[in-house]
Amino acid sequence: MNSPIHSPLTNHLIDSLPHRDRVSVLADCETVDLAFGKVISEPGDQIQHAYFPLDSFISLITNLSDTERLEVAMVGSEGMLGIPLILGLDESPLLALVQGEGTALRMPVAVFGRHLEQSSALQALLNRYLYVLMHQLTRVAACTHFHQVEARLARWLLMTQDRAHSDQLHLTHEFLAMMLGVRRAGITLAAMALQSRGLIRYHRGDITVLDREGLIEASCGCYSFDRGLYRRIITEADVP
Amino acid sequence: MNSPIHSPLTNHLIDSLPHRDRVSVLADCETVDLAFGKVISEPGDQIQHAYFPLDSFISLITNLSDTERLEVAMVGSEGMLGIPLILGLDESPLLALVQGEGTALRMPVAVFGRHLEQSSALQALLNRYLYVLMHQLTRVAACTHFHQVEARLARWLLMTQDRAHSDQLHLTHEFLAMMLGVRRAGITLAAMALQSRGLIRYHRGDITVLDREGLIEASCGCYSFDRGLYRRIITEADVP
DNA sequence: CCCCGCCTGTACCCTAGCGTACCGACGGTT
DNA sequence: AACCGTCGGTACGCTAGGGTACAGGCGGGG
Repeated sequence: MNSPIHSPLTNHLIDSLPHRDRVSVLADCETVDLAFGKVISEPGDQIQHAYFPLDSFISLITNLSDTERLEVAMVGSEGMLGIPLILGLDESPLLALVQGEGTALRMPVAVFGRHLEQSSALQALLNRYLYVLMHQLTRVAACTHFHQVEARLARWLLMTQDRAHSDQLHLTHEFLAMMLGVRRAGITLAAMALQSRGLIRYHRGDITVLDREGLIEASCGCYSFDRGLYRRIITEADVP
Repeated sequence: MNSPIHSPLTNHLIDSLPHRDRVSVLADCETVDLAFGKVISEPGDQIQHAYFPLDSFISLITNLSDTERLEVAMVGSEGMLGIPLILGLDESPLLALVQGEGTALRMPVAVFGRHLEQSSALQALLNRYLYVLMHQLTRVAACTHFHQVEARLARWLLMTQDRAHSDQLHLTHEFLAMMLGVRRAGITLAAMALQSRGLIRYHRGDITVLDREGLIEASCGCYSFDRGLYRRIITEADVP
């Protein structure tokens, strides 16, 4: 059913570590399956594990009230879940919801803390990741405010496609509406517009990305911004 | 002209350090005057100093385009400017604009880095501050999206009042419009609504807060949320 | 004392998106 | 084969806020 573009089953952060540190980290990770819809943590929860998604991915969602929800970040194989741990805190500020089922590596908080102390490479890398996330958060605030639903939807689909490592996604309009903080009917219109332009095809919760380049054009610049930022700060980093 | 509520001329972060560390940090700080409107750094700039505002305060602004600007954070005596430095990076992601003139302590990047290495208390404290900021950023994204201009304006005035240590503020509608990412005319309406309820008084750029409690009620919960978060994570922290 | 520039009030039409609701259609289950 | 729950298309009135433009008033500088 899935048509993986490339699903290397690695986590890019861990993969970027120097050999010695990577081996050490991997030795203390366990692999877990994350089922779609699973809530890994809720606001205020004590964080139990640091997660490094492989082919799963996770949405981070603010929940001001029942009607005021907004996805503010997405974590896939390019990232890590459990940012506060990098800062020495173990309180989850956001709702972490598994949005793409699959596997992830994880590590208990205490073990993670030890690795963080012992590996300056890990620390430097995660600091950089944190910087990227912060910068992206500021961008999300502005993007959500200024850009239209159709462009935001396009952006969101692209982000999801990257993390799903597939051009087939399973997403109802209802779900998308929650992520973007808009009406379900608003998604329907935006999705129809994208479909009529031949950029996507969808049918009862199955969305297929047909024209990636076109989607990028239909999206606001924020998608490209995010990617560029990640590449510049993480991928091209000369981590010692 | 100013009617300071209490302007202790200290920075709360530095003030929270253990005696030994505080003395050490203060010894390496210089005091500078920040003039209203001064741009301390622009996106992409290399950061030169870490700033700890005393009675000045600074707006952090995203600048997607000429028409798409939004203030995403505010730094006064409760905080620090130069977050990336905490993460070992020296790139400024945002426009830092002096919004309330006054004084600040500052320290060159290299010196700051040394202190950060040497003082685990400083590191822990700034990590906590960073956590607060991140959490607030997620809140800003949702608040900006869901809440109305009037409530957001009320929130913004309260935040400014706190950092100005005064109930008299100097702000044109034009400026407020830029901060909140809305039309100038939108601010005029919202401000008139607040004034007609007796919460503020304003006249050609001079805004006086008359009823703080009332303003809090008129604002969205986000103001109280921010304060509570700061208190919980920073003020009540048992930093070693 | 006058002028001019800045700040604000206001007005007009326009659009995006909200809230809500209803209905049809698809498809898995029994 | 019938059923029913899920998903998506559509519609209607409504509101917040955008874009723009103009006019009036305050107040500092000449």
